[in-house]
Amino acid sequence: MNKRKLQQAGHKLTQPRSAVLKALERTKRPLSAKEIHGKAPGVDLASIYRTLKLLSELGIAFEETVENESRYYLGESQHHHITCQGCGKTECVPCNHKLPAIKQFTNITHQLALSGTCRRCAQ
Amino acid sequence: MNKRKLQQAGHKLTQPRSAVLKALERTKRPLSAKEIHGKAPGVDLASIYRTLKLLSELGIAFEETVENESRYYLGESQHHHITCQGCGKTECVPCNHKLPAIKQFTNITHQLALSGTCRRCAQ
DNA sequence: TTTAGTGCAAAAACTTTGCAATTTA
DNA sequence: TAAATTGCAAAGTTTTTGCACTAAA
Repeated sequence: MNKRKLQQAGHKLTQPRSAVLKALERTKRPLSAKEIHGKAPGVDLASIYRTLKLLSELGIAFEETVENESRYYLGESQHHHITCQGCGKTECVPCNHKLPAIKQFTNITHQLALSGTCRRCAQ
Repeated sequence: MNKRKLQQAGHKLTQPRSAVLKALERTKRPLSAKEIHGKAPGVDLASIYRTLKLLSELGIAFEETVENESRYYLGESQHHHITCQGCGKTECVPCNHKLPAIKQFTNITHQLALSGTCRRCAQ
């Protein structure tokens, strides 16, 4: 449970943090800070940014960037999303691709941004 | 030649555009708009943004996003870069990974952001 | 000469920060 | 109650836009 993870890491479970988690748990596509703000009434946008940063650091949420905007999603493990350029529809993509071997670096993290045209928009 | 590509696509080869191309041709790591601005004296930042957008649309430059900032690089074909979290050093990574198969989308483009720790910083 | 492109200045959009007040544990 | 966290307001960054002027073809 994500709330428990927060507390086990020594952080307080506050109302704003609960609201952000709830918003992320109820969606199946990554949300921007602004979108979460819309779904968490009464919570300040600054607190949302602070919470998202914390959740990312704890590995509870993952971040992806689309058009100079960060979006966040929860997950046991990292996965990706593809966004339709036409209608904005998003779909999950498993993170089963093979990364190229990189010799000189350790501790590698990655972020994959995918976009394309969905069937409906392709017509 | 990139200048020729611009003209063949019906665009004028202006001094600001030449300066942006020159900056990108002389670097081996992706540059942000601000960095290009520093390397293109007398060119307005707005023109740099407009030029980068144009070059991307024409497939002359590619864009990658690192920490909510877009960086651009030239290339015959898309490739990627890994950035050291410690010192910021960047290295090219070939785009030879296998993307997961995505059925419902066509015309797929992708952007891979990699970061890690280089040997020197790992010590 | 004509139209595309530029510089300038202003604004838009996203994100961060300082600090007093509040809330959690 | 003490320390972490919040809201508010202000500011920092990156990127975009309108418009009169300039320069490429």
